Amino acid sequence: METVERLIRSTQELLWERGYVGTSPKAIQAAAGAGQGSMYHHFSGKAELAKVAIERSGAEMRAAAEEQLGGAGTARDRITAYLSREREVLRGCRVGRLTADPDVVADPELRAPLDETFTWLRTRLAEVVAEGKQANEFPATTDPERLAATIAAVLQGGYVLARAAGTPEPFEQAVQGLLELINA
Amino acid sequence: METVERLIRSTQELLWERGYVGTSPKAIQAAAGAGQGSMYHHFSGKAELAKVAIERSGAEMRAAAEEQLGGAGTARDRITAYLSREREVLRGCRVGRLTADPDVVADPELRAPLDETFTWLRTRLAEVVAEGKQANEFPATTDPERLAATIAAVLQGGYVLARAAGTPEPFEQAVQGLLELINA
DNA sequence: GTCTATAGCACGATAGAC
DNA sequence: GTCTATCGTGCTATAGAC
Repeated sequence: METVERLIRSTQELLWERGYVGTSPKAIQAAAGAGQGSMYHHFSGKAELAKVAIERSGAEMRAAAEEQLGGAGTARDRITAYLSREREVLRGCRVGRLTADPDVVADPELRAPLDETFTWLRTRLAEVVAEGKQANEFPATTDPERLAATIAAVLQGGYVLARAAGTPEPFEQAVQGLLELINA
Repeated sequence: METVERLIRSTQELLWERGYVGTSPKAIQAAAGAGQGSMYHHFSGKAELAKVAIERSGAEMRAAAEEQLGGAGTARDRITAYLSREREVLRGCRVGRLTADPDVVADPELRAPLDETFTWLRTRLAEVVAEGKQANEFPATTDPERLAATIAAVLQGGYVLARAAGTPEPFEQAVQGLLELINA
């Protein structure tokens, strides 16, 4: 694999684990097996490399969601499949995690990929809910955008509860609780 | 106010804003108006001060939740009041925020107050749901612990979505979506 | 109980050789 | 395109005077 690719992937991993403030260029270089000069030859610095890595992680997250949301079955089936998909719960969400980082949220260049990813997710979920509403799978009173936000929030909040508890259990409970509300 | 108290409160504020990794003893001292020697006289270091500050924030969060959950009205009223309470959405949750910090999650001393706070919250919410179930406010099929986890997750995830978007709107939507599911 | 001085190290970045 | 050397700064913590 080329150096640039190794740098980007190492940055993705480190941002996931340690966040932006907690990730140093030195650590990135060590993980990528690249030298100081090499990194600064390909990227202007930590911020630019982080931007590319976050965009990549956002794209991967969207693709993973589309696997269930754009799959076969009813709207409810697809949402259930999306909620039930296996996840590395205790690692948390590679994109959502970065919203805790003040330097990411403060920099429009770094926040943009977060915004794009979650806006896409909420929009896509709302589309599926709207389809299900049309097919009478959901009550006529259902507001697709609100329910979409609720679904996305349960996953993101589930990660928070699980990491606080040190076990995936609260995540699973939160998802099950939502499924019971939706499929009631 | 005494120096110790100013140190603790300043640490609470900085942990909320910048997290554990992003908060330096120097910044704490500046915010508290205390010198280097003063801080190290009262606390063994950053970790001990953070532990005290996180415990304090957890206690405050529990007290704030109990204001609605232990208030007047039906179980549903109290849960609705808790979900609808005003929050500084774009600041996020002072406790939940710290689950993103690897150094906090990795240190049992620092993770303990997170675990205690969210375990208390989920337990307390489950109690209220169970009450409501007894009073036929919730279906007999409702699992109180699961619904409690879902409620807590919607709030924590709502913060994530809002910070990614740069506006409180997704938080409000997620909460409204949950209220519509519960009060359907 | 609070001060200043200093330690030893990592940070993010640049320079210039090869 | 990658290397090593170096810059100036800030980190967490300790020492010892007052």
